[in-house]
Amino acid sequence: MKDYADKMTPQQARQFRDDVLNIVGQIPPGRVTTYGIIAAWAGWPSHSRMVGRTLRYTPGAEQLPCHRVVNMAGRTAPGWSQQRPLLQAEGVSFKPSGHVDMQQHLWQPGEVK
DNA sequence: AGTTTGACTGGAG
DNA sequence: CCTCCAGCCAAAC
Repeated sequence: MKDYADKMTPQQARQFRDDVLNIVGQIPPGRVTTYGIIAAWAGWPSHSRMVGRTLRYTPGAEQLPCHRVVNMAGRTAPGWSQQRPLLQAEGVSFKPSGHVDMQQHLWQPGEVK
């Protein structure tokens, strides 16, 4: 008896991808959110890595504000040096450590503007 | 069908 | 603050 959700069915994977892209598109300028939060909101709490995979390999993600997605530590994506400047241009402040000041800019889906 | 690979996370050193 | 490690899980090899 399967008591845990099986691996995503193709449709669930499709749904997950759509939800992720939809959520990312809603992040307000000057705010950031994390992979884990997005995954949880999409219904798959432990799929943070999948969120990253989606943003990196899905064509069309470039038109979304995916630069507003950082990890829990407030660190920007590896191999993408442009992310920090993009955020700073929107007013996102970085700590001396090079991390985003999450306490000040973290945004969560559904949050009232 | 088994192994490796990450735009992750949380904890340890 | 840094790196390393274990757990994580779909996708790519």
